[in-house]
Amino acid sequence: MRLVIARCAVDYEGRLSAHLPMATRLIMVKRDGCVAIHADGGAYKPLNWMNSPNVVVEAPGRWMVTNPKGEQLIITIDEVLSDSSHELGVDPGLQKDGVEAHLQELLAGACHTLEDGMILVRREHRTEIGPVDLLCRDASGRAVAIEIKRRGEIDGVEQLVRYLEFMERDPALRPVRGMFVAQVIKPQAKTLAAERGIICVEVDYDALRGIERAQTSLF
Amino acid sequence: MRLVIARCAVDYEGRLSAHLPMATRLIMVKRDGCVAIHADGGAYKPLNWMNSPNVVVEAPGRWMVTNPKGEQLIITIDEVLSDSSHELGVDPGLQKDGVEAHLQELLAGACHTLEDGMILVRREHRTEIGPVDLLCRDASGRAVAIEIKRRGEIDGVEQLVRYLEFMERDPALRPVRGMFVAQVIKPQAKTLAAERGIICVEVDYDALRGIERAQTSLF
DNA sequence: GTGTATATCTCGGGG
DNA sequence: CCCCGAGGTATACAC
Repeated sequence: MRLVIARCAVDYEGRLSAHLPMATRLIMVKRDGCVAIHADGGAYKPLNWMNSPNVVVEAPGRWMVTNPKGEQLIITIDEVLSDSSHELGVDPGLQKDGVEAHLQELLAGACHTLEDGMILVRREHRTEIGPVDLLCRDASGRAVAIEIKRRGEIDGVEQLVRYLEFMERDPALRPVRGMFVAQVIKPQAKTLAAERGIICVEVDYDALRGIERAQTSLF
Repeated sequence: MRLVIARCAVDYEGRLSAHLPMATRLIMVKRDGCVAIHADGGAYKPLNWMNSPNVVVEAPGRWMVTNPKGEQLIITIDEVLSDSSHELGVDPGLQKDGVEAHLQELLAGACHTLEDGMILVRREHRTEIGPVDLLCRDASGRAVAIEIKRRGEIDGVEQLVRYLEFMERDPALRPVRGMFVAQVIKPQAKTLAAERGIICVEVDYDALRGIERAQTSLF
């Protein structure tokens, strides 16, 4: 990784046009070629950047970064205050826990906790308009479309409504019930769900992990 | 701005749990206190971070960063390879051009290009639920609500559907047609739009700018 | 402050 | 490769 502190002006031409007047900034160049220009504030987002794949052409006082889509980043350098390179090696990467994917995984293996007698048909059931998280059958054999969110907000309910609308056309599924599952569901979302006949279920992530652990330990 | 190259492990506990095993990385600390841990690849997004406002407590071999929401970032440092600080000053900031606002401006002045005989009534027409980008009348005098996006995706169609629902209640407007305009419209969005009786129009930004230039040069 | 709409979103997965 | 959905989305702006 190369770190350059320099007085520079930057122009980006691509999906939009953006211009940075001359000032002192950090220019970060990573091994994959991506370039980011950082100011001394404003969260982690750089002021300007160009992701890889790209080509960096470095002339005195002027860097030109271009990518295959024809986007261009031009850095005009007035003065270099510091220029250092560091060997970082390959990063082992981030381990995440607690995201929606894991919640879906847990619920796929324990959908009876959502409702007595519920049985999983498949995950990521495809409709014309996108994939439903879980397709199940309830105790009476009726199809249930389940949308899972970490946080239950109104757009999640709208998403499920769309899926239901298209699934209702499938004679093999019709009639389809809807179920909206999240760790926390906002009042707004509950109201809309109730209006659309969709059942809301709030689940406890840690409790579900407990169930998983208990089930695993049986074998 | 402080730049530290160090062998470190990082743990984040907050909206999720995330762990970074020990490896060599860049730790960037900006003047507003925000901390970002970068690997030598992977676009501009850091592996882990904590935005301001936060509090950084630095002990030997262990940094603890906490924010008012109770989220916590713990950096365990094995070895510091480089540690430098730089005075950058306040950044004059980024100037942007070419976003959705400009597209709306161009189309407001050339809505006949969307459909023959279309006339602008007003921009940002207020409904109970938010402003519609353009309100027009078609050749037959019927009201047309137009939603403009740079990229036409499904939530843009949903947005327009909501507006139409409320506009239909206004006797002075009813019945209202819907038109969804973007440079590119995704298949999913087209499907939903068709379902809702909304017309999709894809427009060429550069061609529109050409029309604007031609019109301007007449005066 | 809360909610809404945008973003050069970024990032990952699946066809 | 594009399409699609999630994100510790972040960020700006309206109310």
